[in-house]
Amino acid sequence: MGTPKDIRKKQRYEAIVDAAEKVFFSKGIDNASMDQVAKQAGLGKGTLYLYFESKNALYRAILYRAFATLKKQFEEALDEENTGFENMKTILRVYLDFFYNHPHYFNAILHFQNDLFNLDAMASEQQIYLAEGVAIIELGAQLIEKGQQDGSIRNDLKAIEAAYVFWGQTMGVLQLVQKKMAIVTHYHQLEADQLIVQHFKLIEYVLKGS
Amino acid sequence: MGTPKDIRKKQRYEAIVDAAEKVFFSKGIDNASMDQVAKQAGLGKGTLYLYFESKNALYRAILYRAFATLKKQFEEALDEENTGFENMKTILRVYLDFFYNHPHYFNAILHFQNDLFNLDAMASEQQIYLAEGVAIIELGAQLIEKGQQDGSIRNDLKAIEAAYVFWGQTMGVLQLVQKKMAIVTHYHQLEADQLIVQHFKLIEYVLKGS
DNA sequence: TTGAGAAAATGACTCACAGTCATAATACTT
DNA sequence: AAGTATTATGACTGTGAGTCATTTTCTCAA
Repeated sequence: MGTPKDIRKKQRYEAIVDAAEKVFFSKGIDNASMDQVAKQAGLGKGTLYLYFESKNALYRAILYRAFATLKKQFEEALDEENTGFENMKTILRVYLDFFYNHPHYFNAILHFQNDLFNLDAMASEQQIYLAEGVAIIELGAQLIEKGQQDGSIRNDLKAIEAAYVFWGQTMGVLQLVQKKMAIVTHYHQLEADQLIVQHFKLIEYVLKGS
Repeated sequence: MGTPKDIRKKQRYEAIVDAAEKVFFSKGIDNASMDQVAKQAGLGKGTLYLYFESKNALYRAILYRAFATLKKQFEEALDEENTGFENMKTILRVYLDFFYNHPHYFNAILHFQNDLFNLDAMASEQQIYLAEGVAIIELGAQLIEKGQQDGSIRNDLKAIEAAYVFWGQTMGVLQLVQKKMAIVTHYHQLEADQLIVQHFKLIEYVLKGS
């Protein structure tokens, strides 16, 4: 219960995550080793395993930061005064900023999206990052509902369902842009921005309805 | 130049890919080893490396089959007589069938979508699978154009751009369904089909325009 | 048919890395 | 200051990708 001890523990925990971000982000998680993280953190490898049960668990800590950062930016950008539709436009814009300004965090979310590393065998304390992700979806759903009430968004959408669909669609398009733009550009004369803008236009179009 | 020799070579190549599908699909690529593939194929490990330069290269051969299968099913399902819009609906349905009937191939495409393993250092003979993927996008673009000509699809979309966006969106939604449905169902009362149906409805809505 | 040279196949080996654990260092308590 | 608990360590183990010296199989000219 010694608070100072807990503080030291928390600090070391965060320091390890800091080191992991440096290493994973610079070489990619697959090419980065725990030895490198340990060295970066100035610790022995064994120590890492006192704080994280596996390399994936360490990665999940980064994922948590990614979701938390995104959620915070959403919350900061929202304006209660605005219509639901306007706020939806806002979070789309914020999301795009996040994509450009925190590419590594965005990448972490992408990587998570493609993995099944959330076998329900995972202890519940290790699922905090999930709650952050779900909170983002729910935020979107709330905005859609609000927009339906104030008349700025069509009424025939189930809010939570639509929020998931938009999330999935947007992740898909941004994934395409992030990972495959070289191919797209090679085979057709298209720029990343064109695809992104088009996608956002379509979502706005769908939100408004006829 | 000995044709019989080439045939034997091709057969062995395909046999290795068959073995790799069995092993990779049953354990997941990350948990499958080249030794296991070799054993499944009844060959020594070294032999695999005469046919494929790496585990990833072997995986790309599977990816090629995945794209080729999908493309074939698209082509079989299309009906020249129909409007562009009807044919777009058709390929969306075919795609969904593919998702359900060839989950492993679908998964391979997903995995590809999330990886950068297409460093442009890749020899061009190893890029055939890419051409298959691009062909699918172009097929979609053609249908959109046709629909614009016959009036069944709105005119203010750039066909190729829209094809990429729809592809990205659809991959994103299906990825969400395939990888994260357990979470979605846990936090909200939603079924995979609801999300998929909603997504397809939205695409159709967007294609038609106001 | 044979045997020499080419082509294909092999599996023991190397190297890199995740995760473990017996031991060492440090911190806390009285 | 001694004893106990906590935290840290890095040598070690196991696994798997990829290599390569050696062996086996094929080819074809004589």
